[in-house]
Amino acid sequence: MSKGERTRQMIIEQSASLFNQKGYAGTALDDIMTATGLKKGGIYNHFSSKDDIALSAFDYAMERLNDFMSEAVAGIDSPLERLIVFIKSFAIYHDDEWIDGGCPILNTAIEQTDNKTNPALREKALSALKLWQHIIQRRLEKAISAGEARPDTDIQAFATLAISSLEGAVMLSRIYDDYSHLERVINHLLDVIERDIRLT
Amino acid sequence: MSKGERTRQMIIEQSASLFNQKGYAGTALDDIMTATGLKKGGIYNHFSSKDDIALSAFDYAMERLNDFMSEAVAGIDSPLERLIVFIKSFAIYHDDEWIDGGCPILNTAIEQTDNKTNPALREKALSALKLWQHIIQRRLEKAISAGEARPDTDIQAFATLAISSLEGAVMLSRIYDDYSHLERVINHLLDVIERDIRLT
DNA sequence: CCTAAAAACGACCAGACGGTCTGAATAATG
DNA sequence: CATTATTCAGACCGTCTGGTCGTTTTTAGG
Repeated sequence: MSKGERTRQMIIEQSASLFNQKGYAGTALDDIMTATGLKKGGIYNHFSSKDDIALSAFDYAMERLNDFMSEAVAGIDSPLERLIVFIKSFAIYHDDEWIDGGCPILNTAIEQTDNKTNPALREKALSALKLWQHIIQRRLEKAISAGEARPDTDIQAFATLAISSLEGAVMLSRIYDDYSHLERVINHLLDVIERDIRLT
Repeated sequence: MSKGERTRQMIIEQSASLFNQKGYAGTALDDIMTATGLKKGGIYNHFSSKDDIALSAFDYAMERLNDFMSEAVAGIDSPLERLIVFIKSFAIYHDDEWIDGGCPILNTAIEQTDNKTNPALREKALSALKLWQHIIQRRLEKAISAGEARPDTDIQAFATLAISSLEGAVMLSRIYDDYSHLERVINHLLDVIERDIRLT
């Protein structure tokens, strides 16, 4: 990795943290300059605009999140078990807080619901949510095929419930500064799986 | 209501909508000027700062939300029924969208998790969430006392689940522009009440 | 209709904003 | 070690930011 590539990566990492804590509108180039120790020239040598940085930073955050989730379920064969670990990982992930400011998807989605400000970022957040919905649904489908889950499981409903409640719980936990909210929601989701979904 | 009071109220209403759509940092005084048709002098005659406007706007949004919820449960005696209507009201409330941009509590909480930017707003969002938690828990307690709900109901867990999933679902519904997400979550919560909470 | 008070205007301010660009420092290459 | 390409500094720009204030307009009461 060349010098330039390393600085670029460093800018992305620092910016990702800043954007996630203070939001896109709330983060000034000055903040990024301070965090990176670079001046404007140094930053704009790697990016064309603040937008450009934000987009790359979001991609980086997603990549990192996906890596974390993939690692968590690595080596697990059972689809239902993979789903369970996926849900549980939420707590660990936000406890680890390698990135401050809660879930980047939620934060971005909320700030960019007004599609006029930054449509590209909004689109990215939407794609990320769709991906998750897709992952959960696919695992449930596989679980049904494998005979682990009830065939009449309402796949869409569970995916929506899981994402909604997990994201909402992250918000609650962060503003309360009390992660028991997230734990309670995770426990409920696991209960739902055991009671309504798992085929025994 | 005097002219001044009417203008002040108008500023609050317009600003509440703007802040909820574009966020605190994302809304400029210029936006408020355009929306109200006033110039700076006219606005600053009623408020001392942008912060001041935001605080009043949030209070207004909460007042309006609480009024809506109170009206929805008016005349209902059964505590459990009140809880059910409260949850159902979420869908109607966000369908009505008298205010654009989703739930003001969620939006504010997310933007102000970084407690350095605007602690007062953050505090207001936290209080609003605590109030909701309190309302749900109190209704469950009363339902238990009235013999409508199981005495072993985990009150805290349900309150957390309800707020988390409802807020999360509002976010999902808005970014997807598809309110079936919110409906699915509401249905799930009603299911939980019927299956795990109601005493038959 | 007159007048005092309230309300609104709009010019003005200092500083912060995102972004550009030239020249210097540094790194990679032969 | 010399040359060239990359990387970065930092001054600079126009615009937008939240906020002030003296002046004018509008309102309301007698």
